[in-house]
Amino acid sequence: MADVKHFDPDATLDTVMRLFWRQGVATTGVQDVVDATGLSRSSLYATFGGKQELYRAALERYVRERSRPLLGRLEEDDRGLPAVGEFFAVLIERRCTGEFAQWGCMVSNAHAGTENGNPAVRAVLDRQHRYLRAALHTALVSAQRQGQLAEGADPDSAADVLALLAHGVNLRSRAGADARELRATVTAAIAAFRAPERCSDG
Amino acid sequence: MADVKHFDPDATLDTVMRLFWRQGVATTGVQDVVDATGLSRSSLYATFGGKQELYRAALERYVRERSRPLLGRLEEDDRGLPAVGEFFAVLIERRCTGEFAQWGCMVSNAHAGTENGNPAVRAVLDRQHRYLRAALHTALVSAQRQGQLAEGADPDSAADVLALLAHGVNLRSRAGADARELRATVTAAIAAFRAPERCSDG
DNA sequence: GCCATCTTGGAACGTTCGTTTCAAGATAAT
DNA sequence: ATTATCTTGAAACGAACGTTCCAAGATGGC
Repeated sequence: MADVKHFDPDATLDTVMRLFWRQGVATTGVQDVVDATGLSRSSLYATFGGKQELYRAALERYVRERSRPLLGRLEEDDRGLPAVGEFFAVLIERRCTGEFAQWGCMVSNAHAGTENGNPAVRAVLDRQHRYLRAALHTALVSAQRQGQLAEGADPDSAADVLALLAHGVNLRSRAGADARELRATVTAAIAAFRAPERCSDG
Repeated sequence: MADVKHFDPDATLDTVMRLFWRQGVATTGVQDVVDATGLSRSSLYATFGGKQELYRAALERYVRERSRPLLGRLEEDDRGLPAVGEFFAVLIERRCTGEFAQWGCMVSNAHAGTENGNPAVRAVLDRQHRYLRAALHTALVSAQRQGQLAEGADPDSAADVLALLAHGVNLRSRAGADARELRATVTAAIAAFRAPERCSDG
């Protein structure tokens, strides 16, 4: 009956996601998208709608493909504080080295731009922040159950603190912050919630 | 000999600063600046140069007029942890209520945009981050001297942690985060570095 | 009052913006 | 093979972009 698309929308959306992630939505033109994907404007608009909807789709793909898997690993790692430590270690590695070095986090970046004025976008940001807190909370409850947490520390507050800290890591990494400094900082933050060592022969 | 400017460059720069602070540089056109200041393009370009230089001047004004005074107060407050607590309390108040509610921090915002690609801008960001850490460090050394800090905590690491936390507060506040939640979070963060209470009769 | 000098308003520059339109091309069911 | 339907490339849209230019206006030293 009808023609089918001559391209893979999923692969295209991945390309677009990287474009918006690195450059931001305001400084990325539709022409940039055309150049990067090799598609025509017609196909782009027919498939995704306008630029704003394209950005939203790209942001949601970022959350689904980049953020959630990392948080899922954290949630399912029941070692307690070591799980939190590894989460931040992987985060910093990704933010500071390799293909995505100094790109920051697409979600954190969206907080600072005007794109957060869009209710649909802000909803994604809020949802993702809640999920980040929840994953940290799960790991911290694990930590508490294993006696790793200091007496005064409660998993709820600690999760809130570490969630904000993650945003800080994302921001500073985009401006080229040193990975070792960031690692030392998050290590200190985690240590602040750690129970004092028991005597090994106690 | 010659004509003088028919406007106050300083007041103008303040208006421009607010424009870039709220909307970001990428989504603010020269026409917006013209409308907000009431100046003509000629005067604008003759006084400040192009848009990029205007942004840099506005950013530097923000740092000088908005950030530094707050950090200066922190540096000179020698009460220790209460000084840190008040710093964050004022920060959150400014970020969440009044004229500048949900504007975030112009410096934090600049981290996430493409403006941080400009070396001059990035230098401002790095310098400001160092100053933020230094001010927190000073207050934390005060705290340690007064025995407010936990045994394991050192002022250097704690300052790094709280500096990143401040970025997190700035980001989340721009997306409309609840002030009480933010207050509770920073309170918990500060508490994590606090020494356990001594018995009052000890 | 004159004049050199700077400022100002406004028009205009060419470019890029996001979006729309449409004829030509491709597809799959008949 | 025909046909209805969707996709695609390319051109074009008006609006907005950052920047430049210049005549007209304003200023202060002489």
